[in-house]
Amino acid sequence: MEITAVRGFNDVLPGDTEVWRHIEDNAFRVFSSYGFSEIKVPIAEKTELFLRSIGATTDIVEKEMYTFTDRHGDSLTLRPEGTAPVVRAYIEHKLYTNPVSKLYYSGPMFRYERPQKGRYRQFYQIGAEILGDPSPRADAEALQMLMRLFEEINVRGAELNINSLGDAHCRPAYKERLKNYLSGVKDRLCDNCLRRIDANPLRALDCKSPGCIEATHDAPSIVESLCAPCAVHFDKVREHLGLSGIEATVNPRMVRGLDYYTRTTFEITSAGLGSQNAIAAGGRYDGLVEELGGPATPCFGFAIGIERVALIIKEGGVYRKPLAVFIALGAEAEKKGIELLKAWRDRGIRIVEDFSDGSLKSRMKRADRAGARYAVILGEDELKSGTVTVKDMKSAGQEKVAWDLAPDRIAIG
RNA sequence: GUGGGCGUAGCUCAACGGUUAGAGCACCGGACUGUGGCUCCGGGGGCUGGGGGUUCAAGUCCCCUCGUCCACCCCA
Repeated sequence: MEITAVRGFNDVLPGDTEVWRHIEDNAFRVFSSYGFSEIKVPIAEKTELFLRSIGATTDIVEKEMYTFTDRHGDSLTLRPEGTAPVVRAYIEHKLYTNPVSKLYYSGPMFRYERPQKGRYRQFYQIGAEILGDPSPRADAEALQMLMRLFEEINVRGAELNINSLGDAHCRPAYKERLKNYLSGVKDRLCDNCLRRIDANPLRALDCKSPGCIEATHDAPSIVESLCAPCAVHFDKVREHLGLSGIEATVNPRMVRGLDYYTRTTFEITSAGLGSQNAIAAGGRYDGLVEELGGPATPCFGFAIGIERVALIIKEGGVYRKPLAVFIALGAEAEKKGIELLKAWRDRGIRIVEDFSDGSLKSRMKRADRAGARYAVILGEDELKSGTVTVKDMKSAGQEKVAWDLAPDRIAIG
């Protein structure tokens, strides 16, 4: 049996890599314009980091982590998400001595799940984190930045859903109220939600089972149970989104899968992706830095799923410089070609040489199949006159061009 | 972890249990000795995912296994 890639770990091939590059380049450019800097963090961390940040009873920690013991006996985990490593680095390098840190990253994450459309075991996220800014305006601006990115790379039909999960003051009380409510409608809940009543009651609001949707219809709403500071914060976020011209739907039933979120949470979905329709999500995590041993630091962050965005914008097409194929006829032309190609590439021309030695006909055919916009031929005639024949494969017109003028001719798409 | 669909050429797919498993596209060559796309002709390509079973005979039926896709769970 030939060796194949690991289940859920995919190759990204030419054709797709251009789309990925396009997404990343634009994200970096847009984030940079909002004052973000790149940070690179390892893909493996001590397991404890994720246990303490994501939450010990979340699905991610309970059944989705790639955890292993290294040769030294330490328990390591391939990062299932990017925020915890960034926060760890933030504390470790005492970046909190800056008033505010705006960081972005891009790279693979790992979760042991059954693969399906838009969901893989190794998947890529572009994330951004604002550390040290408590302002609701930071939340709104980050969302504005994200929507701007999606607009610029032609992600159509992106819908923003927002919610507030409250904070350490108001969430526990709300949880209790919700527990009581759920206990009262026990007989109508699915098995899963029955377990959730104690473990994670908020999740029941998110359940897709018809019975649960029905049963939780009149459940107490989190946004109506926020304490005054949280309510003010949420109002400000919405106000500033409005001022930015961004439409957001308040969805009090939207719950996140990570424990560290406080106050604002959001999710951006796009139709046409099947059931894995979230293309970006995130929120505020005001308690995490302190939880991990740093000073109290309010933060806001999000992550974008690159595969999912790529699935959406794929058909758009991405610009590439026109390709030229160089065909040398005879030994002398081949020698001269080395010098010419070097000079042309110095000037940024995208050109490849056809090293085959078939008939010119077959080599022209190869150039065409390679997707060449131009065929550049150097034969005996051209060698004598110091020219090359540049044939435009689209219009079929051709002309002899002096060697040093060829790049100008070829550069025109 | 649960459920369902699908595994035949590089790709998309045919083949009633019955000759040597085919087609289109792609690839290579020729018709056309320095000019691609269109057309025509020819060529290379397959342990029919793997293993076991039923049968005179299995790509086809049965069992197991692996892979893959979609959905659930959950999430980017």
